[in-house]
Amino acid sequence: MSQKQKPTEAELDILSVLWQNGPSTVRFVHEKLSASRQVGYTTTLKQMQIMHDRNMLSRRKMGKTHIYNALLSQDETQQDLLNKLVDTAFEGSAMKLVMQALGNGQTTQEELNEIRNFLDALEDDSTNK
Amino acid sequence: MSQKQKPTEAELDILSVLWQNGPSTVRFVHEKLSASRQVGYTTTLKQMQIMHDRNMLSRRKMGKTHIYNALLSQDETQQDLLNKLVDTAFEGSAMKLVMQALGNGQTTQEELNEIRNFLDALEDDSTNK
DNA sequence: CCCTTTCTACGAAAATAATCGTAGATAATA
DNA sequence: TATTATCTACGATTATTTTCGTAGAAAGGG
Repeated sequence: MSQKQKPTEAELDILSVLWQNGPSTVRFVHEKLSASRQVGYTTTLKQMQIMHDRNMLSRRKMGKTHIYNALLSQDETQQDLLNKLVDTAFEGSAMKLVMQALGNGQTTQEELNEIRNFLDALEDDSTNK
Repeated sequence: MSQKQKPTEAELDILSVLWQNGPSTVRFVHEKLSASRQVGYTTTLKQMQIMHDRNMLSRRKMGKTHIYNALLSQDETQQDLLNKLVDTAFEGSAMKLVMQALGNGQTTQEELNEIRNFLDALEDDSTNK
């Protein structure tokens, strides 16, 4: 089953940094966030403290600083967000979403091939079932 | 270019109904929403009035009731939401998102074939460019 | 007509999310 | 050790989103 917690916008930004970089300090996360938008250090700190309270992040102390890590799995969170998006914006059709995602020309030839292989694997599965 | 407006959760639900059913009354939308969650009629009404104020919905009067319609294009809204999701949850890779979307087994054989054709068309495009 | 139902408009409260200043503790370093 | 830098904790404010009650206008019977 999926997670109950639905990260907000700002929370997802933070999770994203942690997923990509692993356990990190507030300072590090804050610097990553600052790259894309204007935000105060204590804002990031507070946000991460709240997420810790809500069991979205774990933390351990190293000297005087904390090292935070994501407790929400990236996979499940992705799936939740995808499902919701498919339901509300794509009328329940994953196919429509996929086509739109591929249609904007940002995907490389190599990636398209990978998807093709993936489709092959999927079809094998379903015939052997 | 994309739209500035980022629909909220509740707004997206309403847009979704309008995209799928075309121009509708508050009553109709409200009944659709009620199917999935508990919400008061005036809540839906207010929400749609606000969306009208923000130019997300048009409306025309028929007798004493209003018929609302979506002003945000489904395509562009989809693309915005997708892009954001790809960026934050899928590390910028549409391919990862696609695989996750297809991997949950909800997609039919027929749809998978459509995607394959779609991939073919995409590759033709890129070689002829 | 009068009663009932169905709308809209309005206002405002409740709930949630996001922001940041200040103060005090801890560590680094001059 | 005195000074400076860095962190945490806390409290509170602001902004945004969501919710709904109330009142009055419009429509449709009976």
